[in-house]
Amino acid sequence: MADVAEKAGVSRALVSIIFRNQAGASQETRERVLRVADEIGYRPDSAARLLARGRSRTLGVMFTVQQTFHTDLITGIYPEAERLGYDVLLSGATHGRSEAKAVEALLSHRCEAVILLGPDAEPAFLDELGRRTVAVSVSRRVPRARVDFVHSAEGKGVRQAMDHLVELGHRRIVHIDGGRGPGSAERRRAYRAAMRRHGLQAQARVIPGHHTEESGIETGRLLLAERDGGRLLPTAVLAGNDRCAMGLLMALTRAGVEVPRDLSVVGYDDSHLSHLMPIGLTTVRQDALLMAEHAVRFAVERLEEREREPREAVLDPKLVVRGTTGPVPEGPGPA
Amino acid sequence: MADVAEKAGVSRALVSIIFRNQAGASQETRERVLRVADEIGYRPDSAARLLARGRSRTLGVMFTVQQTFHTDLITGIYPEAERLGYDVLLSGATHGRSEAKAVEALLSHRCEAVILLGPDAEPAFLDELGRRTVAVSVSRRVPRARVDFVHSAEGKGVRQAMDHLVELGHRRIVHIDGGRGPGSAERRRAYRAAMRRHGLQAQARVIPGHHTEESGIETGRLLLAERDGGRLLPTAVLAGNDRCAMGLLMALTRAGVEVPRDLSVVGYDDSHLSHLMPIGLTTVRQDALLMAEHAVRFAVERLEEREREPREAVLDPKLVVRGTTGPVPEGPGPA
DNA sequence: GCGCGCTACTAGCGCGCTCTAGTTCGAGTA
DNA sequence: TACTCGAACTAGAGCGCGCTAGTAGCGCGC
Repeated sequence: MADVAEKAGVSRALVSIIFRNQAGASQETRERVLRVADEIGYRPDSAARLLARGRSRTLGVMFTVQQTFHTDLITGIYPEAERLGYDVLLSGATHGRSEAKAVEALLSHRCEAVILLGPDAEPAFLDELGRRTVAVSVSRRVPRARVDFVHSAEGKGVRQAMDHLVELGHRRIVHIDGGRGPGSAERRRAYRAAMRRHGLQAQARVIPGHHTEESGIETGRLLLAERDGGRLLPTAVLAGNDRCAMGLLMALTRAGVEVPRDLSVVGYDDSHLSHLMPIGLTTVRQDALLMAEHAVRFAVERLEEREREPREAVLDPKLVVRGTTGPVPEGPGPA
Repeated sequence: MADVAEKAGVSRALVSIIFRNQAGASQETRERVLRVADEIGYRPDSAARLLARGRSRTLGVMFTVQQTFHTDLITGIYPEAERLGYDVLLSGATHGRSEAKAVEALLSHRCEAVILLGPDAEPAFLDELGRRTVAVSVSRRVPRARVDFVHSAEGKGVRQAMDHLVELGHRRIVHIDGGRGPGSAERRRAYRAAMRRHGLQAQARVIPGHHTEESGIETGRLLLAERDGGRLLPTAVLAGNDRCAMGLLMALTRAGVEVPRDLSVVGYDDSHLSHLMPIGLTTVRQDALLMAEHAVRFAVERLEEREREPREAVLDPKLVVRGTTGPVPEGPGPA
C-alpha cells in the first residue's frame, strides 16, 4: 500500500480511501492510483483491514457435512448475505470434528455472527454462544437460549402427513424419530398428538432412530425381523427425515417389500434427495431458501441493532405427495 | 489480551507465548493465564495474529455445494490439515455464486493455499491462480496449469467397469459423459478405448450429459423415447458419475425398465449415495480420504518449500460391484 | 566472589490497514 | 479585499497480536 501511495505520489490514506470506494478523491487521482495498484499487483490485505476497522462483516455458518438439507440452506445463505453486504465463512462439523470445534474456528476468524444449521449441541453451549456473540439456530429450537431461531412448524408438517396417511386408510402408522436431531422432539410430539386425534393412540409406536440412512436401514431390518417373528408390519412409516426414509426404503425394497403397495413411507425435509427415488419420496417440504434468508436477516439485524432481542421465525412446511404413499393394503398384512 | 495479562499479573508477551504453546512459561503460570483467559472469554484474534506473523496457516477449500463427493473429500481434508497445523476455510460455489467468486473470498481471507474440488473453471484461470498462490486441483487435471493435481486413474476405473460389463455379456454399452465436468474427458476417452479393445467400436455411443441427477433423468427419457421409436435400448449404461446414474435409474425404473434385469448401470465415485439405492449401485470407487490427504499434503509441502514444482497424484480407483449390474438380457431386447 | 548458563519473564516495535482530525487550496460570496 | 466553504488530500494514532532483544533471578562450579 505504501508502495502504491509512493508510486502514485499520494498518501497512504488516500489510497485507502480509494480502495474503500469512499468519497474524497478526485476521479483523476482515483484512476491513477488504481492503475498503479494494478501494475504492482496490490490487493488490500483483509486481515489488516479487518483488524483496523474492527468489523469483519463476516457471517460464520456451521453445518454438518453430509446433511443434504444443509447444502440446500447454504445455497440460500450466500446470496442473501451478499445482498446485505456480508461475507460468508463455512465451517463443517464432521465425524471427527465436533460442532464446538467448527464454531471455534469461525469465531477465531472473527465472524461477527454465527449461523448454526441444525446444531446438535447442548442448550447450555448454545446459550453461552448466544451471549458471547450473535447466534442463529436453524432447525433446532432451544427454549431458553439467547439465540434467534428459524425453524418450520414441525407440528403442522407432521399433522399434514398423518392426515394424508389416515385418509389413505392407514391405522398402523409407526414413527421413526430423529433422536436428539433438530426438530425431532416436536415431530415426535406431533406424531403422538395426531395418533390420539385420530383415535389411534393404542397403535402409536415410536422407534428410536437418527437422521441418517443407516438408521433407516436398521429400522427396516428391525421391522422385518419382527414380521418374521409373527408381528404385523406397520402399513405406514413416518420417518424422521428424508435420509432415514431413504435408508428404510432401501432395506425394505431389498427384502421384497413393495412400496407403496405393501407399505407407505413419508419423509421429512424435501431435501433434494427426495425426488430421486425411482418413485419419488412423499415428504414434508421445508422451504430451505426462505429459512436461509430469515437466518441471515436475523443475524444481520441483531448485529446492526445490538440491543435487539432474539426472535423466532416459524415457517409453514408443506406436504409433498409423491410415490411412496398409497392406500392401505387390503389384507391384514402378511402372516 | 492486555486484560488477560493484567488480570493474571504477567506481560502480554507471556500470554502470547502461552497461547502459542511455546516454551518459555512455567506450568504454573500457564495454567493461571489460561484460567483467567477462560473467565474473561478471551480468544486470540486470528486477524491480528495473521497480520503480525505474516502467515495465516490457513488452507482454503473451494467446493461445489450439492456435490456429494465433495463432502466426502471435505471430511478427509479437515483432519489432515489439523494434523499439519493448518486451519481450513470452506467456500462453496453454488448456482448463483461462481467458482471465481468463491476463490476470491478465500484469497481475501488470506488463505495461503487453495484446494479446488472438481473445479470447472477455465485452464487459464487455474494457471493464473496457481501462479498467484499455491493451488491444488482435485479431480480435474489441466495439463499446463501451475497447480498440483490429485485425481484418480480414470482410465483404469473405466476399464474395470467396462471389462465387468463385457464379461457379463454386454455389447450395447452406452456412456453418458459428464460434459466439462472433472474427469469426464478421461472417462470418455477410456470408454472409447475399451469399446475398441473389445471390438465394439461400431456400437460405441457417447451421450452428452452432466454430473447431475437431472442429466441422468434426461438421458433416461431420451433412451426411452428412442426405444418407443423402434431403436434398441442399450443393455448397459456407464454413467458419468453416481448422481447421473441415480437420475437414470429413477427415470428408467419409473418407466418400468427393471435394473439390472433389463439394463445394467454403472456409476462413478462411490459417493455415499451409491449404497443407498435399494439394490446398491455398481460403481467405481475413488478413495476420497486418500485424495483429500494428498491434496492437503501437496498444498502444505509447496507452502513450506516454495520453490518446489507442482506434482500430480494419480490414485487407483476400484470397481465396486453391487446390484445394478447383471447378465445381459437374453432376447434382443424389447421390440 | 565471579562469571556462567539456564529458565521465566518483559519492553516495545511493527505487521498493513482504517479513521479522526486535521491542512491546503481555489472558487464563491459579502 | 477578506472571508467562508467544500473538495482534495495528509499526518499519525491505533487495531491485537508476534517477535526480537533484552532483563531478572537462581543455582552452579571454580
